[in-house]
Amino acid sequence: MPGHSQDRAETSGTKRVTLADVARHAGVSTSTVSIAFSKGGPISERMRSRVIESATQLGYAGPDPRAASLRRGRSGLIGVVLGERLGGAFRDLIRIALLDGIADAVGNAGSGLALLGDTDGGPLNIATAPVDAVILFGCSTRFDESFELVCQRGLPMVELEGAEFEGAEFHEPGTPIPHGIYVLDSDNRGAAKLGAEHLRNLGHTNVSIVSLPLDRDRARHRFSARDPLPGHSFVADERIRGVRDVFPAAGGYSAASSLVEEGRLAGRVVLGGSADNEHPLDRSLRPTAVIAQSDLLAVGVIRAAAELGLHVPNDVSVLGFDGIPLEGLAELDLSTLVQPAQAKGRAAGLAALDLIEGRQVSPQSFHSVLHEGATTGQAPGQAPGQAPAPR
Amino acid sequence: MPGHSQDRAETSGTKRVTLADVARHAGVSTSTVSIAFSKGGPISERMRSRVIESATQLGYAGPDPRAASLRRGRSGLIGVVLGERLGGAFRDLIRIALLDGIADAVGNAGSGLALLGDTDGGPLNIATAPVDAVILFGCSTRFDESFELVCQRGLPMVELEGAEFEGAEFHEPGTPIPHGIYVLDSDNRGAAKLGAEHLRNLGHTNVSIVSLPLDRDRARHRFSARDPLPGHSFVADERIRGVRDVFPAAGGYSAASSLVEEGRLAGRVVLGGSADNEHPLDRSLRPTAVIAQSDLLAVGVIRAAAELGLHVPNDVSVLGFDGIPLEGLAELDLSTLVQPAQAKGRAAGLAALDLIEGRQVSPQSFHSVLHEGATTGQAPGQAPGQAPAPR
DNA sequence: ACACAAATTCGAATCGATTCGACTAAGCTA
DNA sequence: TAGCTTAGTCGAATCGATTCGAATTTGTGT
Repeated sequence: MPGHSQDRAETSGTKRVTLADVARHAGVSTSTVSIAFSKGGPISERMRSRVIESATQLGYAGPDPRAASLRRGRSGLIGVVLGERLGGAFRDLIRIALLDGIADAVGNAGSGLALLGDTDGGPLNIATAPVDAVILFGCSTRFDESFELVCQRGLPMVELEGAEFEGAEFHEPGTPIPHGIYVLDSDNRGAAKLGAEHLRNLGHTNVSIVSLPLDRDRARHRFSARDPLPGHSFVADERIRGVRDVFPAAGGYSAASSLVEEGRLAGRVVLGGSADNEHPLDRSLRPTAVIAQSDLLAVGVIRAAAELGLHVPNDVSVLGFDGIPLEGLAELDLSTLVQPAQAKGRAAGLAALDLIEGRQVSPQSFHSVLHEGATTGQAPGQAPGQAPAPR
Repeated sequence: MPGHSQDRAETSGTKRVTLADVARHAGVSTSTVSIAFSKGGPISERMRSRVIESATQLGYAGPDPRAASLRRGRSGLIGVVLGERLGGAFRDLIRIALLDGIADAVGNAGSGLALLGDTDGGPLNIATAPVDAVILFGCSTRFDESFELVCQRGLPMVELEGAEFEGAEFHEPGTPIPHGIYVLDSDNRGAAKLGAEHLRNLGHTNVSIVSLPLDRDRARHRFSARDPLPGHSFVADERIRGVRDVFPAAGGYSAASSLVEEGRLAGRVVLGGSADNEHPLDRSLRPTAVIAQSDLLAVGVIRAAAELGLHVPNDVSVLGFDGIPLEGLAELDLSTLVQPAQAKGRAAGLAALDLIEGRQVSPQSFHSVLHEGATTGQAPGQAPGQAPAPR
């Protein structure tokens, strides 16, 4: 005799209405009901309305997504791994712009977004989330861990904002790699170079970099052109390379994250000589321009400059990166490298969808444009409009 | 003869490894394998390792979440409905703080978050997302639409930040209502009152309110104490009531959203008389204090004040609401009503989990505290430290 | 060594839909 | 009216796990 009482937890006491119930009520087969609820099935209008009628009578709200996703092998959800705590991850609006783009692409295809990641201490749910693909933000400290998990599950994966993991050197960004993995290409180097050229044209020769975290542990530290690039953050490294394409000797300071306060700290070091300003930098050694690797960092540098009594851009030029709307800083017309964040996010979303469908991902490149704001200007000692004096 | 070739789309050509494959390989039953992979099942260590061994040999990464969620009737995902476009929703960090809290609570319980909502034009996916419960942010313009959908599916629901829908008047916030619906209580009125009292103690008598959108269409408009509250935004209304508990005649201006620019617009109206400043307000009519319903709005009001040549707090005091970290505005020590956003988010997450489990939701109340920053001060014409002169 | 309890493992039903080929009516042509 | 297409409906298999009671093994007391 069958019929184990192995009931699963029911939120309400009443049993759930199923497609089969509707079929019985309407006197048709389950297949017909299923088709009636799926958008484009071959079914007569009369039959469909009859089914819908029964459904509403029974209070059936449509097929159970869980069952549907099992049968179809798709859940319609795409996982986004932010790595950091949400609060931290979204402090910099660039991430939101990216996510917004992803949501746009994915949403228009009828899919949804699942936020994955370890809420510190809690169980990583990458391993058990019902997602069809995963988009990794390349700024996570636990990047390789996540990467590994996704690989194991054999899910398609898109990397956004560069590769920070061990295997990074094995594949060029922009190429569809191992096995359903796609890395978005965004020419960070070219963008940085663009910015550096802008500064050179203004007569600057001594520029300093304030970079995003370079190391796995996000340590703050000075770096010079003699140090090899650590190779942990592809984005940060590329942006440094871009600057060095123009100023081969450029060194700088690596921040611990993309925040104004971090930028301020870094600014004090590169402009003032040390964080506490105890050993002020000799005027002739002080850089006349700073390239920050994010707008938030740039704002911090500007703040540091103000604290050191330096005028921007007369004494020092500051160039940002990202070109995101700085809510609350409307009065500041920051010179920055505007990257098409939303478009990038959208492309990542589309790539994920392509991978899911097994389609070839259409490769795409993104380029930033320079916004000449009010924070960069002629190098001190240069007559405006005049070419840099040869030495 | 069975065996239709009704294969679903496979990302890779190779067939997926299933729990049954592992069972076969290890020479045990599927139940055993299932137990081996579930955390606390009764199983000998020897057997478990044997199963795991087989699994790794076959490259089995653990049970398919889709199948598991069908069987268990749980997907382990909680839906969050932001209503607005992501980019818009997250401009104000208060939302992120809330979401962060939710993610924390939910993540620690091993669940994940799914971002739901209509990415404009795309299909709403509330109806088809495999979620176990839904948390609605009460700031959506399409609130009732979402509400309806969730109700139809019979999902547990938590409302965060007040009720903006038709049925709002039917239930008191904080009470577990109709059917697995829970509205979080956060004493907006009390908080607003607290802020108003602070201003009264400083001698202010003429205060003006800059409110969050009051109407369904988010229209900008003046409102006075004679107008009835529209009743569309519970949060905004309560905060107005709180102010009127102290200043019964307080009127103001309703912004179109919680952004600095909106605050600036509103500030020009309440402080300057009109947005274009064509008919400047008589000095005696001008409010000496403005209570903004969000920090971002407050920043905008301060900016407007500056543009009108008013000094904050000497000419006009400005009080914010939320107490969120204003990235990039570190120099501004805003007086504000700090609400425990993360804790609130966390509570919403926990409530959702409780509802899912059919547990009684433990009701909880939240209270904001006043941060006395540098943007509120003695009313003009009052000697500092002196009680307001009686009239 | 034997009965009995405890600890594991196994079988089988089930969760709720989707889908494909087979089948049944109509609708048309000759 | 027989023969053939076309449209719409139905049956049945299946997606991949979980779970519960029954069956089996292992261990213990006397």
